Formats: sequence, structure tokens, C-alpha cells
Amino acid sequence: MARLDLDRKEPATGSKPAQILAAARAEFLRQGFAATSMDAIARAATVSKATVYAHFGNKEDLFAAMVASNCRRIAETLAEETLEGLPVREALTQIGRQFLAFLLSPDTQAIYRVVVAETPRFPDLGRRFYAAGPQNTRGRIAFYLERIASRGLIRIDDPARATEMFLGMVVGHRHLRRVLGLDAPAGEAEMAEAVGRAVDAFLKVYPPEA
Amino acid sequence: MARLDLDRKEPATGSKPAQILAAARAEFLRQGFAATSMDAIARAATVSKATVYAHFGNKEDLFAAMVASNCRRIAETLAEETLEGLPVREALTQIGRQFLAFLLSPDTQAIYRVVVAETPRFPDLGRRFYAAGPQNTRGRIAFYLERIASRGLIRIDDPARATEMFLGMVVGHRHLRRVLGLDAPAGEAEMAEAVGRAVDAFLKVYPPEA
DNA sequence: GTCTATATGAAGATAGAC
DNA sequence: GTCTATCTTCATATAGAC
Repeated sequence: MARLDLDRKEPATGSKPAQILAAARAEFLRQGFAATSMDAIARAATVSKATVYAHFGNKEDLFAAMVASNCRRIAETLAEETLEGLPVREALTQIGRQFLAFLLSPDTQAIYRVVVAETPRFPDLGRRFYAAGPQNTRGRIAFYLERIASRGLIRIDDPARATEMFLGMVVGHRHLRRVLGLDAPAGEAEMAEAVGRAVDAFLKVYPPEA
Repeated sequence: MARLDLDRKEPATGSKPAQILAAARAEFLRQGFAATSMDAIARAATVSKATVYAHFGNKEDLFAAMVASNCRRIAETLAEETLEGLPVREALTQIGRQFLAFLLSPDTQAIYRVVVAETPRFPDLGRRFYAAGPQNTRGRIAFYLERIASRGLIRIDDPARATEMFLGMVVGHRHLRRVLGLDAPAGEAEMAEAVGRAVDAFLKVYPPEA
């Protein structure tokens, strides 16, 4: 039960289902699954509890629908970027900044928190989230690295592993600190500096061709 | 409320409090905070619910006591290693393997999961956990890097940042995949290979002195 | 489809005997 | 300190009218 239906259409904006989904999103991300009551969701959606049940069956299905809706958002957010024209160093810097900003944003953090907490109970959840979010992103970055490698701009034997290493260097322990509530939301300047260091290091490990 | 009392003594093994703590640990780590009932804990500890309340007051305090007990364990686990005699490459490899094995172990994963989920409700939890676990480990590694740098074996300007970068390269996305339930428990051979790559990369970024 | 009102059950916490 | 039995609250889910 409660598989994630990623293909289901997004309800029309303004409709009752959309209201309910938005309210569910807000409540689940703020409180987690167990601590969120259907009463609270109905109240936040300015709808009766019976209406919530009419549309989404039960609490688990509503939760799954909310996460699926979120995964669709994530997939849409990652639009194709125009990295082709940029020098390699600039392109990597841009990738690193976008990735880090996305990863550390309050929304991403909240979703991550809930998915991590509920994965044991919703076995599908982790897999689907990974596929729609991180795997998608990593695939795009690996594809970019593959292109510049094949154009002879840089020496990269295994683009997937290179991507992993690059992102590992960019993120460091920032994600952990953020998720444990140790760091303030953003830190624009500090983020730029961290990305700069990671790019420098990456270009030492995978040197550009002369 | 429910601050973490790390200084409280560990109850004598075999005593009722110890039984309760062990049962609470098992249940909370398996189910999370909200989904675990005091009934279940009492049953698992083969004790009445009233006894649980007599010793730990309420559910939140019991949870805090369980996490505190776990943090003490973690701190004890990280014994001083004898890295001094080893060549730098060997020492880094050993550090990387120990760290990765620890990070990906089922116990660590379970604790991480619960702490991440409950940090918004227990503001102290994330900070204390970070201090007792990750920060402790990172501090030790940074200290090692500082020592070999001061002995002229390697060029490292900022040991803390170097540690962060090293661990970032070692971990990559393994932790994320594991926490989302995508990878099997261990993978001894694959882990060794990942560490090997990270050490190679690290020694390109921070070259050993000739 | 949407509401109000309610059944049902679970879980946190306690009273009172031993 | 430890137990059995119970109180109380609250959340999931549904019945039935409109």
C-alpha cells in the first residue's frame, strides 16, 4: 500500500484537492507524519475532515500524494542550464552554487527530514525521492562532465564517480550541520567560498587538458 | 523541555532502569519517537508501564535519556588509534575505512534517522548529537592532519577544511543512498575501493612533501 | 462532493494496593 | 519500587443529511 503515484495529474489550482494537498504539504513538512493530524490538515485547508477522506482515502495515501507532488516539483525545478558556452571552471562553479543553494534551502531540508524519517515505513518513499531528486541532478551533472571530457577539455575516466566526488567536496559537512540545526539558513558568501575551494580541488584531481 | 543530560550516570546493567533504557533504545530506533508507545517499551522491557514512568517521568525524558546514553557510547567507541607509525597513505586509508564503516552501520543509521526527525522538536538534540558524534570524530582527524603537516610530511594549510574535504570525498552519496534505503548494509570490497579513490584524490589536492 | 456529528480505538499518564 | 486497573484525551475514520 501507499506507493507513490508520480504519474497522477496535479489537481487544478484552486480546487479542493489542491487546497488539501497544499495544506498537507505545509503540515507534514512542519510536523512530520505522525505528529500531523487530519484535523489540522482539514482546518488549514478550510475544508471538512470528511472531504479530505473523500479525496485521499486515508492519511498514508495523502502523505504519499504530497510527496509525489513534491517530487514532480523538484524534477521541474532542475531546468536545463546553458553551461555549454562557459569555461569549465565557471561552469563547475555555477553547478556547485546552484546545487548547494538547493540542497540547503529550507524546503529541501524539510522534505529530506520527513523522507528520512518515514522511509522505514514507506519503503517506496526513499527510492522514489532519490530517483526524482538526487539521482536526476547527479545524472545531469555527470552528463555535462561526459560532454566536456569527450570534447577534450578535461581528463575524466568515470563521469559518475567524478560527479560524486565533486558534490562530496562541495557539500562537506554542511548538509549534516544544517539538518542538525547547527547552521543558519544560508550564508551566501561562505557558500561561494566553499564552492571555490571545491572547484580548485576538483581541477587538481581531474586536470584540464592543456 | 527534555534537555539531554550527558553527565547522568549509566544505570547498573541488569537493573530495571537499564532494561527500560535498552528497550526504549530498540523501539525508538526501530519506530521513531511518535510511533513508539510507552506500552510497547514497557512490554519489551518486561516491566509495567507505571515502572517506566516512575523512573523516567514521561516519554520525552525517556527519549532524551536514551539519546544521551547513546552519545556516551559513541564517544567511547572512538578510541585513540595508533596512526603515528604508519605512512600517510596507509593512515588515511585506515581513517577512511573506519569512518565509512561506522557511518554506514545499521546502528548509526538508525540513530541518525531518529535524531534528524526529532531535531525540530528537541532543539538540543541535534547540537548534542553533533558534538558527541561527528564533531568529535572530525576533531580527531583534523588533529592527526595537523600533526603530520607540522612534521613536514604533507602541505595542509587548514586542517579542519582538509578534514571536511577528505570525508566528503570518502562518503560521496553513500550516506544518502543508505539512509534512503537504496543500498545493502555494507559492501566491504566496494567500500575499500571508494576509500582508495578518495585517498588518491586527497593526495593530489594536498600533496605529500618530497 | 461536502458538511456536522459521532463511533471507535489507541496511547499518555496516574491512583492505589502491595 | 512495582504492579493492575483505570482515567482522559485525542486522532483516525465513518454515518447520514444536504
